[in-house]
Formats: sequence, C-alpha cells, structure tokens
Amino acid sequence: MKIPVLKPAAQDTVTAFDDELANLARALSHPARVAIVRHLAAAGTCVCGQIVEVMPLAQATVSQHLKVLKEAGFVQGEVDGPRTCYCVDPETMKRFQSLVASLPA
Amino acid sequence: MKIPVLKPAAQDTVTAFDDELANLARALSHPARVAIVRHLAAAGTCVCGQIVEVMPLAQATVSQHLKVLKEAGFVQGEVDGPRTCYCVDPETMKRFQSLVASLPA
DNA sequence: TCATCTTATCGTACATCTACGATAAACGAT
DNA sequence: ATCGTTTATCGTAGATGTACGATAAGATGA
Repeated sequence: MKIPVLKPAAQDTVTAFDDELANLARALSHPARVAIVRHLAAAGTCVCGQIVEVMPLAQATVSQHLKVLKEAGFVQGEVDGPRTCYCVDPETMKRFQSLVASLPA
Repeated sequence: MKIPVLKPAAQDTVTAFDDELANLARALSHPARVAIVRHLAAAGTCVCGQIVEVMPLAQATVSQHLKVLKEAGFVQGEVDGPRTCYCVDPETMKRFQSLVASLPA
C-alpha cells in the first residue's frame, strides 16, 4: 500500500466542478449522442425504435448510446409496455448549459 | 470495396453541428482538461511548467492534455524562448458556449 | 562549446469507447 | 402457452484515451 506524495496544490486543483462538467461533456462527446439528444428534443418524446430508424447505427449501438445519455442524466427512459419511451431531462441540460456558460471566455 | 446500404435518413441525421459540438465536448470530457482551461483563464497566460506545478499529473501527461486542448482550439500556445506560453482562445470558448446554449432545454 | 532548463514527443501498458451480431427479457396479442 | 415485437444486455474485436518514464529538441547562460 503505497501512498504517493502529492504536490502542494494537487488536492484541490481538480474540483467537483471539473468532474461534473467533464462527465456531462463526455456524454455529448460523440456526434451520435448529440444527434440523439437533438432528435429527442425535437420530437418531445420518442420510442427507442424511432431513434434507431433515423440513425445510421445498429439497434444495439443506439441502445448503448441511450444508456450513456441516461447515466449522465441527459435523458430519461420510461418503460411503456414492450417499448421504452425516451425524452430529454431539461434539468440536466440546463445544468450543463449553466456550467458551460460559467466558464470564463 | 463494399458500399453499405444506408437507411433513408442516415445521411443527414448526424449533422455538422453534432460533429462540431462533439469535438469540442470531447476536449472538455476530462476533469484535468477542464481544470487546465479554468486555471489558464484565471491566470490569463501561463507557462507550461506552472500548470504542471499545480496539477497532480506528470509533465508528459499535462503536455498531452494541452495538445488535445490546442487541437480542439480551446487554447493557444506561443513559444517564448525555451518556454511555451499558453492562453485560452476566447473565440473557441464562445463558440462552444453558443453551441451548447443553442441546444433545446 | 557545454551544461542547464523547459517542453514536446516516443514508447508502452492498461483502461475505456465504439461498433456489431447474437441472445435474453419483457410485454401484448392470438 | 406460443408467437411476434421491442429493447436491453452479453460477448467481442478493434480503435482510442490516459498515464508515465525516458528521451529528443530547442533556447539560454556560463
């Protein structure tokens, strides 16, 4: 069990802000996921299959992207019979926009 | 040379907007890179070594993160004698903020 | 010139991401 | 109960990301 010696400022240079923003940014770091979010926002609500129809990707891949977006909080999925109904979570989107907007330009 | 058959909407579901936003988001998808951008913005301008001092990462790793940020356009590096002086590119940051803000919440 | 300082790059190991087909799981309808 | 429909998950192959030490490259100063 080796405890590495940290530099003086190493403990707090990378903050919770950085972690949160990086996590949200990572969820949108793939063009397909941005497209899914836009499509979902435009449609309001959408069954998984409708997204698959419109994306140039296999169903398994789309499902995986949806999982990433869901884990980051960008979308919510509600089970509706044999289907799953997806929509964007506006709170997470607003949070992301707020964090990005707070970066100094 | 195999030409895959695309679905009807597959050509234009993923747009240039999605690519551009995803590229910028990917550059900020690591906490260390967000921290570097913040630190750089706060300092105005910064020599590479000063960033290394403050980050809990090896010099090679910081240099690599700076390269990613530079390739995405978030930072600029100006050679100054034996040193390299870094600063954020406000245009790219504003562009990123504008793209993110344009996402429907 | 030579030693020193600073930064970029190389090589490398390990982890994570991305894509897909195949399959499982859950539901409605017959 | 069985079938068809829809979606999530598994397994996997190949690409990319992340971290580091070692080293090269470039500039300054002795």
